[in-house]
Amino acid sequence: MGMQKKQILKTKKAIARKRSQGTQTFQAPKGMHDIYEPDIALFDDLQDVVRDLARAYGYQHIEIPVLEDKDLFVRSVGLDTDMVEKEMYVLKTRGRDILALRPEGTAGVARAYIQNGFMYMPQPVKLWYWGPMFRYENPQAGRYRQHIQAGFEFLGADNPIADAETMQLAVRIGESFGLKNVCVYLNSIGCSACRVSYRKALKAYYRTKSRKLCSDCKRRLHTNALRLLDCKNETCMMFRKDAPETLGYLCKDCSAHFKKVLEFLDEMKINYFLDPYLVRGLDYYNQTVFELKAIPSQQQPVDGHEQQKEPLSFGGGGRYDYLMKMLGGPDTTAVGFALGIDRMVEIAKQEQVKAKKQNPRVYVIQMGDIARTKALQMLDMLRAQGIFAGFDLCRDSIKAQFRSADRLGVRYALIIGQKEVVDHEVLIRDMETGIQESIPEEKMIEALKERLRLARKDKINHTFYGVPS
RNA sequence: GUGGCUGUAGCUUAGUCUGGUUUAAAGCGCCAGGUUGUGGCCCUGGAGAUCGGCGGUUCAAAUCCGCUCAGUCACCCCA
Repeated sequence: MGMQKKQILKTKKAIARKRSQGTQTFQAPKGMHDIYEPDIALFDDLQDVVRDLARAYGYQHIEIPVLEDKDLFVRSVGLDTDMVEKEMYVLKTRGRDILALRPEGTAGVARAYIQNGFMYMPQPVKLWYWGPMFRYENPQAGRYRQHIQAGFEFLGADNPIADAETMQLAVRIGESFGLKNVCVYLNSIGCSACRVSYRKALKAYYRTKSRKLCSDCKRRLHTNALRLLDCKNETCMMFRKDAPETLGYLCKDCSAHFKKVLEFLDEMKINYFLDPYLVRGLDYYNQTVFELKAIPSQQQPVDGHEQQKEPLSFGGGGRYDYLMKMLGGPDTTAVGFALGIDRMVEIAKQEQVKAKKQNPRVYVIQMGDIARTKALQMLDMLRAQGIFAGFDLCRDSIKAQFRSADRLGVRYALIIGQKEVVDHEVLIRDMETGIQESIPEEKMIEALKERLRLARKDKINHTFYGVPS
């Protein structure tokens, strides 16, 4: 009977499944991923650039916890920002602390500044960090639940040149990494006083249009008026053209500060664009706010008035003179920014930026057990001499070892077998010409260094004075 | 959180509409052999896939249906 057969079949299936239960497979959580070769090479390069330039600009490295008190972010970033309202990973510990995975780095650095008494150090204090940030949101191009940010905080400086210096650093990092057409989009949102009058004007303007606004914007008009400027709805964007600009509502001090910033930027020949509608999402910002973009090759940069498929910004920041006080610390002015490392790598890939690959220049090939032991010693010697050598001591087949050497593109292979061990010699093979030479063991380093020097000179000549084809 | 599209070896894909000659195919990559002390080219062979997962329909499911997970794009927002 069919039913019986079916039952048997199903039982069999169930058994087979049960057997394989032990080998359950896992995948990385949504929006989180592994980074490995070849991409990791670009991350490493960028980290080198960040570390070097941070030092050159006088920043000190700081490592801060990935978890912080949830309220630290609520107080600093703002209760009704999306970042804390719906994108935070919050967890309770056994001791009923409520912690959050950091969605950004500035709050933690500010906390560290206060907790560790950095205000008693010579001011200003410049700190940089690098590490993962977490936001519970839907993944999309250039946005992940776990992503790496590098941040720079310039604490205890109110001079407008600090703003300019900060932007210069940001641009230089982008350029040094290999990004093309790096530019700064900036604006000033003023101090708390300016913002009150601006918001009033903005609300007044939009209230006259409120019937034609999209439903989201109708709500924003009451909840977060500044966000009206970000709407992508067509009619809303039309209204934006004539909307009041923040710059028109700056008080005397803020206006003077911003003017100075622009002057410094001009002086430093920083490529910048004023974006009158740039208002950043985090509550702690005041006065100068900016974002960093790399304009794709043929596309021309435009200011905030014109609509165009804007590239994602790979960094953003600004002044946050109120934050320290908001967190219970001393009144401390500050500027800073964060870089979206994953986004920068993404752009670099699109722009065909090549990682600085570090391949070995020689390869040690061994055959037989005695030679294997000898090779282990030789490799130790080569490393002590700073010669980067490839090898695979686990392999018996010389053919396979030569293949690996070839794949790595090494110029020289050091070959050692039974005969060489006995005669205290090594074979040096030029992988390009195929010429092999027997060298006494004690002369190996010297012979190798000489060859590598010549090979390098060869290469340099080729690149700089090579015959044009 | 909402909606569109996608999911087949490590990678890129064919097969899915029209269920059964599919014991799921190819290229790249990987491993081994051809050359037992020598790489690239060539030739031969091998390993590698619970056809994202679970359930349903059917005599029969990679193929049809439901749910789910993940990826991707858009909204929201941001680095």
